[in-house]
Amino acid sequence: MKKYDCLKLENQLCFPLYAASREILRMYTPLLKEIDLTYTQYIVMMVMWEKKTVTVGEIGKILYLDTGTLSPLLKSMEKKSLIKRQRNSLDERIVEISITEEGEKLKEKAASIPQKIGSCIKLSKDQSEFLYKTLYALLNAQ
Amino acid sequence: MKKYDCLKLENQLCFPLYAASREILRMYTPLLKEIDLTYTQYIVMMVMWEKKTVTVGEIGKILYLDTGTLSPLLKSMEKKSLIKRQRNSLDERIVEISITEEGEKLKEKAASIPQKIGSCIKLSKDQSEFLYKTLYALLNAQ
DNA sequence: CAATATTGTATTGTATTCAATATAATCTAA
DNA sequence: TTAGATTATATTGAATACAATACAATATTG
Repeated sequence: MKKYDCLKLENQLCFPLYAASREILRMYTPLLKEIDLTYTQYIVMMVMWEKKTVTVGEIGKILYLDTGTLSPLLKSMEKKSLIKRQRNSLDERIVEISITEEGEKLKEKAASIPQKIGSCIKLSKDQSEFLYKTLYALLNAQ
Repeated sequence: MKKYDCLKLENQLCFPLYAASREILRMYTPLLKEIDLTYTQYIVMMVMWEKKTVTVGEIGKILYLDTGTLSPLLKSMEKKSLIKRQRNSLDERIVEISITEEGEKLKEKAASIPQKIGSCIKLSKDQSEFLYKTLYALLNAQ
């Protein structure tokens, strides 16, 4: 291995991770546009569909997003009536996010998306499972 | 598997891909700041260190980036004297990007980065190799 | 209890990303 | 050869991301 080989694109692990992530986002965009969501809004909705009520900080931890991303995002989602924002009365620092009926209804429309994306991703079951595990190993190690 | 299980975050393959990619970017940021590069500029430099001269379109194909990203990026890199932009005289549509001496010199400073990043990523050699192959399988299938 | 530290969220600034559109140059086919 | 198609790059607009900073509320400590 020569001195600068480590700087070759083909020897990078991070680059295909970065590129694949963006390619997948590109796949989602037209599908999510049909239900007027962006990918970030979509994963926030996933959290909301499961949890019903959470704080901004909890969403951030679950999705690895900081408040600089979440604050304006949640405001725009409130404007679309998908969620409600409300200060916790016992601790005014905390903002509780809860799902609205309209937000709940969107779940029906979103239900077909995972399968559509799945059919675009040409990986075997083994590859997908290993990829899933390895990515979480990477995330959990941070 | 219940009707809406496919919409649970834990059943998504794309989410950990997206999150891991951003976590890795976050690792690079402080290291790259020392040599005044962003991650996108860094991978463009990797292309330049290898190819010396390429067209905008070729960079886009290699890095899976479109001209909306590359055009302003390359202009700012030219402003920093890392590259030169020049219209091809035989086909004026084409813009040739070539590396400058200053850009070449930056390679020396960047050489320590891959190892520093590598030491932050807690994956076994097997995991890394599989991850690499699977991500390229995903990318090449698109 | 008051000064200080910590916590939770918001704001600002910079830099992507990419879809959509525009534009100029080149190619191609009738 | 010339009108229309294609190609290569640029611009615009919308939506992230995140570092850095700010700020208000709460907790802690001497």
